[in-house]
Amino acid sequence: MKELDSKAWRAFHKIGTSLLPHLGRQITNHSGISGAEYVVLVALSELKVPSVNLNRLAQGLGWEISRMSHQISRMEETGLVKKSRNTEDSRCFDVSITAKGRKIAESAIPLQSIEINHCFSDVLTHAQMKALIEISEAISNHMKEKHPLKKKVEN
Amino acid sequence: MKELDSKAWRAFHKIGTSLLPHLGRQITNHSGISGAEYVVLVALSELKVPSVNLNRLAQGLGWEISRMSHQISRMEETGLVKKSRNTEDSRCFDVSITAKGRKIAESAIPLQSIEINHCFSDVLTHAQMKALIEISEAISNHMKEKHPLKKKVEN
DNA sequence: CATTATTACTTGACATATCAAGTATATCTG
DNA sequence: CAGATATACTTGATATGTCAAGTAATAATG
Repeated sequence: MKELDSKAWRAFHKIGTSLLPHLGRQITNHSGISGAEYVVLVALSELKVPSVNLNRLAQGLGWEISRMSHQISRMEETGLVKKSRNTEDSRCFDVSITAKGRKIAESAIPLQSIEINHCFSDVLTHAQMKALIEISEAISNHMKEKHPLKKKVEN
Repeated sequence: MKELDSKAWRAFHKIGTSLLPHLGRQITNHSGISGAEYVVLVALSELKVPSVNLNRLAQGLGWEISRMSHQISRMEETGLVKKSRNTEDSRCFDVSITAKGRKIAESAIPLQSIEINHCFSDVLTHAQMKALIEISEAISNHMKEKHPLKKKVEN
């Protein structure tokens, strides 16, 4: 059913280009950091180890490494994160959150949860949220397999 | 269930920041236009009337008007769209697709459908696609009601 | 009908994202 | 172990998005 695909795509696209920016703006309003900074800080604050390498961090968020590199540079300048060369492999950088970054993240996360709740659990049923998670995972897996960001050799 | 919200959000966010850009790149590869240009051309090509005003076009796609203004300016320069002042209300601009724009859209749409199919119908069940449409609509409606782009007077 | 809002859009500065090319280190291969 | 290749990241140019302020036309109000 072509019709359905196209509708699914449009529906998804529309929320992707309206909800995501909206939530980004909320973060800026309540915590003074951008949506991108928020996402990075949350990822870093949840690490079980003190730091991740840049590449892994990028992959974890589905970002291009160049984007992450720029982002981390800016965040290092504003003191939200710290970057240091890996001792074992000196091509790699270990990225970690600073005390300042953690403090901001910790105050931003609960505020942002409220916003997310308004846009998700206030609006979707329990079953719909579960369905969304499954859908997202299916798409994510497909993306990882078929269209990974790391350029493959085109044989 | 906090846990579920957060998972739903992350899942959604992740595909929003990986799938959307991926599909944009595909468009550029197969048709030489950006994802944004594609979306605008599709919207214009589907009009039942010859033109829309800029504001409506922006609202239809959930874009800020300033973004649409910039986008349309660029697309007018490259000859994909045409802009003309509305005769009844000369603050308004009527935007329409050019022959060149339509030609590009018409060749791009089927190619892009194939990509969309790979990312949606190849991966999701019929029921999941229906669920996604419902979820998207629920969120879209909520956004329209509670967080419209047009700035409201505060209080 | 003059004044004040409001609407529709533009503009320019700035932030961010993307792409292609570059650098440095590590690894592989003969 | 020298040269080629791959990896991890950086850099800078360009494209795009966002925000705040501006302009011009219409509508609303006293």
